[in-house]
Amino acid sequence: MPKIVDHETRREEIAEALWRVVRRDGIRAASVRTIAAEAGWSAGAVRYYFPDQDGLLNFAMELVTRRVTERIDALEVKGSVTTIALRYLEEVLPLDADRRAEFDVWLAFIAQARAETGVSTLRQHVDKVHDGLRELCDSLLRALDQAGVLKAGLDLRREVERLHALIDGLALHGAIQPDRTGPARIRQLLRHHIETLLA
Amino acid sequence: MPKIVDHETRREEIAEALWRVVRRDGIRAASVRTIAAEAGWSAGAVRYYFPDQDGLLNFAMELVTRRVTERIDALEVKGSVTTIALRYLEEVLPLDADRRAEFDVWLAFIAQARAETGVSTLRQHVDKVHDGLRELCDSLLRALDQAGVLKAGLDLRREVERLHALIDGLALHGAIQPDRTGPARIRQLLRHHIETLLA
DNA sequence: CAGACACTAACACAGGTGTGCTAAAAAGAG
DNA sequence: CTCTTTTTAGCACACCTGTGTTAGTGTCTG
Repeated sequence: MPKIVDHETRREEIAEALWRVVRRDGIRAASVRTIAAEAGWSAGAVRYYFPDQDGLLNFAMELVTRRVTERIDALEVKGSVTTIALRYLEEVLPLDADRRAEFDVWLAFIAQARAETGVSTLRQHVDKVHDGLRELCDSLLRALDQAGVLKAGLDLRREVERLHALIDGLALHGAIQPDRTGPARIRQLLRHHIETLLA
Repeated sequence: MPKIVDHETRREEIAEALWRVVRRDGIRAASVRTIAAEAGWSAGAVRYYFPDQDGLLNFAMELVTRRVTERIDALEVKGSVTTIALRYLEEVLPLDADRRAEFDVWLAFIAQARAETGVSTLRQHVDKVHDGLRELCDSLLRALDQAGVLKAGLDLRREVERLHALIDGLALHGAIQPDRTGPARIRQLLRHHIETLLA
């Protein structure tokens, strides 16, 4: 009988409007009304899908990471272990306009999450994602190790953390100075780092 | 004749109150009134030293980097070139509560600066600081090179950027997961990275 | 003390904030 | 078409926002 709308889709549309607002004017400007205007709906419409603002913020944040995760899960790379590893890691880095936007928003969320003391949903989520990326680094290095292409005598745990830090640093630099630290340069630096780990 | 107050000192006190608010409740909560309350003064007093909010924000941001710069300039390290290099780089990393607080606030400013389109003061400042840190990495690696302790055949430009990215990545990780990525671990990872560059 | 400065208190303004509520419009299956 | 369910627009509320302004009180120094 009733009009059926996919709630999930609507929520994602609204969350993406939130992204645009955050990216254009900062998280301080992300009010229910500005987001509604950005999405092209009334404020009431937004509040139909998100009763309160915190829910919206959390959802929008989780959507960022969901998008990244989906891209990674959908990856089917052929080639050497090294090629595969690089390809996976590139998916996390701001190598095109979309991913740069993602990272900008993600950065804003991290900063906001830092502020919320105690058991904050935002904070827990940042933690989870952070762990997730480390696990990705871990499994990739492990794959390289099992393929026998790694240098002998490497402290793998340490290399995982070093790689992880480098990834996040590169992403940050790609966001701060996209001109200097462009996609090509990022790729180059990442590849070079991996190569220093190879035998 | 008059009561003389060092304006600079007062402005710094207020800026530090801004830091605490940003760190505790996020940049969204950093209003003139909340900052005044945090500083223990009336809103009028704050506005006596900062006619508008943007000025306060900019000043507070520049104060963060000024503190870091002052610490670095004041450094007098003895020891090997390597020791000196490590010691300098550590000054930028969130290795104690104070520096962790600094970095949290700095992160919030970076995220905010990302949003401000066009010629934003915040953005210019982030750029400047970013360049400054790269130059520090550059001069430290150059010093190592001239001391002849570096591996032969290194692409110095590349290594500067890699080190720079690693530094920022480590700082980020120290902020996100201070338990896992504590001071000792950060130092260890940094030292290890430098060691991979040595002959 | 005198006088220049530091600061407070209080108000005003126009506008934005999250949230709660209500009346109406839309929409599709029977 | 009808009727039930969604979906929407819009108003209301109390409060916070940055920025002005004004008048008055402290407070220290020469």
